[in-house]
Amino acid sequence: MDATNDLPPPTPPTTPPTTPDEFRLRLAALAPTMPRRLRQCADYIATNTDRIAVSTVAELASGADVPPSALMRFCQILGFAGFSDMQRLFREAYSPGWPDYTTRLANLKGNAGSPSALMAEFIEAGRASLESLAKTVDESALNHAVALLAGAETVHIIGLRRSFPVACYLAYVFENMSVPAMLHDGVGLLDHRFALRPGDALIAITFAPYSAETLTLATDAKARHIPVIALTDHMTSPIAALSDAVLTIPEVDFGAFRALSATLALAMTLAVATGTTRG
Amino acid sequence: MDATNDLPPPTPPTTPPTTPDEFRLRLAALAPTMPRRLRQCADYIATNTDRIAVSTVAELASGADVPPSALMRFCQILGFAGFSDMQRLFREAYSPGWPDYTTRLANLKGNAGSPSALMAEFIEAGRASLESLAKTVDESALNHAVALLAGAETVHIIGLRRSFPVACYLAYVFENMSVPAMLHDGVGLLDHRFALRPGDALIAITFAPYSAETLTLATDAKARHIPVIALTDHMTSPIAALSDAVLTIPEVDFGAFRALSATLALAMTLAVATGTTRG
DNA sequence: CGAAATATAGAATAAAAATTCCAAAACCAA
DNA sequence: TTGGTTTTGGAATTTTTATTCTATATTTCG
Repeated sequence: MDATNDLPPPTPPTTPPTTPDEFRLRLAALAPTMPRRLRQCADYIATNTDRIAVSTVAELASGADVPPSALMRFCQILGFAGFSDMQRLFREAYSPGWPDYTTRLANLKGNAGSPSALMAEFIEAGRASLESLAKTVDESALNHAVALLAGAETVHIIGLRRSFPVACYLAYVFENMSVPAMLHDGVGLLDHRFALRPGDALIAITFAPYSAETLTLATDAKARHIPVIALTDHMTSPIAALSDAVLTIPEVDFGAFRALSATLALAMTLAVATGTTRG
Repeated sequence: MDATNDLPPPTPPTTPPTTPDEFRLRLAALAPTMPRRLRQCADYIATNTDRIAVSTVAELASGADVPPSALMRFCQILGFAGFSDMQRLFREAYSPGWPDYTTRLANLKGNAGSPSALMAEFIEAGRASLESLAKTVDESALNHAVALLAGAETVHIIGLRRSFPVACYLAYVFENMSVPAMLHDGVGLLDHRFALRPGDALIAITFAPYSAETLTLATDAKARHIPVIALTDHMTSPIAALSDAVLTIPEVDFGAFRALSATLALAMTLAVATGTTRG
């Protein structure tokens, strides 16, 4: 109760690490000076850093064979307010870019109105979509899709409304790589379903709200055992059930409009990879 | 309280999925039959499956824009006892695979020659293009272009070959914003030059090698004092001399193919800014 | 060895999260 | 429209989880 007890409590005056890397550094620096139980925590956490995001205090503590309160002290010594604070770091770091985009967009909204501000938002949305594509692409579906296309005689392409630009570009690239391709464009409300022949393949591009014509053509193809490759938004899209390879694209909406950057990048990959494989 | 109420409650008699793959399959199978709110959950979860392990009910629900109770019902319909039960599946399977975009991209490039390596290149090219657009855009030209378009009666759009997708998307966006627009698509080799009336404006999109039809229409427009907005690659492009506003786009090529991300971002900016200005 | 300082365990408490339940709304078939 | 059914939102409740506190144990060092 004397004067010295009025000083700030003996918690280390450090600020918490802000990245997993910083965390590891600090852990390495602090561990050697820790008393037994905390040392145990440090050792266990060092080899199981990746489970912090998905575990409770009790689980980690029992893994390290210490009581939960020891683990709490451990977190505080590292500079965090508590366990939850430490966990947040790893949960957020797990999928960076996701909360990022929303924040950045909110900042941009500030100087709304001017065309350049608008453009900044579209650029940001496009960039986020591309990043997200890199993170989430299903490599085996992609490989399978390319294999199907490479083996096809003629590649048919359908994509209407907002997907039409993508369909066009696919047709253009196939054309330039001398891959026989046919774009089903709906001109004159003619349909060309009978152009689909055994040995061909169909690329169907559709996003919610899914266009009936695209689904119809895909259904038709499926019934006739012609492989269908789908470019769509979710695994739950109605086209997914009709397709032999489903490629989902995490395109970021901005307002009512989709950036298309990720969709085009994936479409070009399909086309160029197919062209190359065919030689 | 009569006998019929003694039957098992209406929860689906399914057993829960035991692997993430099973989960995805069941989700795809069940989603199409779900009512609106549950469908929303399904879509959100389908594109954010990887966040289940590290999120709370409240976080996911707000991401999907549904109340937490809807998400609970969703879990139960999938066969889980509740959210925690579903989360357990993903926590056990959790491994922080490729946490960040850069690492993941490097990894995709790793197996050279594969479709994923190719995709990584396209993503990189797209990102670079967008960044470069943000840095080099000519704000005053952009504002001028928007002003011209906002003042026009009908907006005409021409862009052929590789620029055709951009032209299409512009037409689509204008359409959706109720801006009278006409796409000159060259179908049937018909040209519609006489559709250009005084008071209209023309957006011409062309990159080297510049397509003759686009230049012809622009020349025509200029002769008749109809404002021309050009989207092109350099200030030295032949279209520049014919135009009232020139927007150059620093699109990064990868191999023979252009990413289009930057072009589309700029095109959307034009369209949405115009639509907004017109109100 | 013994006093002071430090560390520890676990019970007690607070906070946060999941889950249930039901009245109101929306939908649908007649 | 009306009556019956399904779906929904959100407040109330329960359960789980994090966090604090303190008596006790351990270490440190003069």
